[in-house]
Amino acid sequence: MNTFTEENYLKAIYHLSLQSSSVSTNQIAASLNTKAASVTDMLKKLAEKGLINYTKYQGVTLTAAGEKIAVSIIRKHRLWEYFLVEKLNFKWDEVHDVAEELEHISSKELVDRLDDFMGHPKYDPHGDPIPDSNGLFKTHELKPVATLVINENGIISGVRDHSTAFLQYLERMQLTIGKKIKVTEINDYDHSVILQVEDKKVHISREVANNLLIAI
Amino acid sequence: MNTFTEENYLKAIYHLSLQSSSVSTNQIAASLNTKAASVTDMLKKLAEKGLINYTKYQGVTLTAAGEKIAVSIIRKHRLWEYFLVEKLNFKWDEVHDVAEELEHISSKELVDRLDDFMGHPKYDPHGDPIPDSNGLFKTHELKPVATLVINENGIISGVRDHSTAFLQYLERMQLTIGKKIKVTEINDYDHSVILQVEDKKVHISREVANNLLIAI
DNA sequence: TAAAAAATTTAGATTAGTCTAAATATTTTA
DNA sequence: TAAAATATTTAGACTAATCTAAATTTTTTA
Repeated sequence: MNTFTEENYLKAIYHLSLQSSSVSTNQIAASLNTKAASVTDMLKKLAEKGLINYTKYQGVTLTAAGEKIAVSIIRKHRLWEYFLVEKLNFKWDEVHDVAEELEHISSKELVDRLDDFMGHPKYDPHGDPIPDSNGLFKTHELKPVATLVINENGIISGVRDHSTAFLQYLERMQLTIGKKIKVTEINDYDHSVILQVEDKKVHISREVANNLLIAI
Repeated sequence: MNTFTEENYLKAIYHLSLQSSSVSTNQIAASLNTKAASVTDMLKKLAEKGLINYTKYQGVTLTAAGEKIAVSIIRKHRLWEYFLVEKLNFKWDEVHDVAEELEHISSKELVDRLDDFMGHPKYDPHGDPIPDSNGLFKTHELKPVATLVINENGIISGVRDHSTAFLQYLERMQLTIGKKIKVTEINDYDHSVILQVEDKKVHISREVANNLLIAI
């Protein structure tokens, strides 16, 4: 078994790997709010355990074993988030911190039964895919609302920014997962966008349009 | 916030306090599978934090603050056990270890919503009372089956031994919480007891009769 | 392409929790 | 009630994870 800290490092490396193939010490330090020196120490330990490929000064990648652990933690995180929202009536902006704790509960039996209990959901409350008990999942293809042209429509299916502030903003604007939207106007000057959402018009900034994702 | 370890010490002290008013270093060491020297170190720390009353060589008691924490952990433990059995179909002998992990999830909001979700159960799968969100609970009065005389009956409402082995044995014998039993015979020689349970007779040893509890 | 800047690693400490072995206090018992 | 037995604490050490400051390597840039 691995410690919570090791699991958090693996998860951070996994997420960072989705952006750039190799992950740097400083990137990890920033994402975990810790210092580069601490990261170096942990990287040695994880390399020792065969969970990452690490060469001094050259950044890291996960090994198959490391990736498997990372994915299992992400599975737990997203399943718990789904549970919190669907069964316990938490809001989508309230679940992250609790799921950060729950994801470290070790019992695989527990997660698999929880998955059964909820009917094997495919996506979490933020639209992120939930790996199955074998670690398999399909990333559905998404693109920012900002890439749409006038009169194009789509279904809100994910967010690029998972911050509480952004989620609360979307909630307030009724821009939530599953909603059908249509671009009715794009402002040439500031690239802000006006959307038709159900029977309302919603005006969003370019920044919001970049962080709000629709299914392709 | 307190560490998992501190929480485990407080919980252990709480449980031991139910037997004897003051709890000794060795009792704690035994119950946590650790060494007396380690316990002494932790007792100093907990006393420092105002969670226990500790005088060298004199044993410890919980302060009101310490007891409050202990009870909140027990609440979480028992609610999770109930959830695991009632919602996820775990057996009553399978839930302890998972609940030992889940009880340290800190969110009070989570526990209270879980409690709502399950309809505020009063007892966990082993018949132990679940404290409410204010830490209040009533210990229902219980006595061992061994105290019954011939023709007395009662309802199985708890166990004194929570070990997997004992729980599995009871399960196999269909001696589970809520079952109505009647003593039909007591063996003078070994004090073993024959019970009428529904339409079956079950023969149990004195030891089992001592660890199986019925409501008074 | 050599100096400057940035990134990374190493060295040496610190804190939490644990341990063993030795010292001390309390309790038992003869 | 004094010796023996038992319980508890102290001293000193270890591991995991972290930090700061200094040293080293890599990258950038002029």
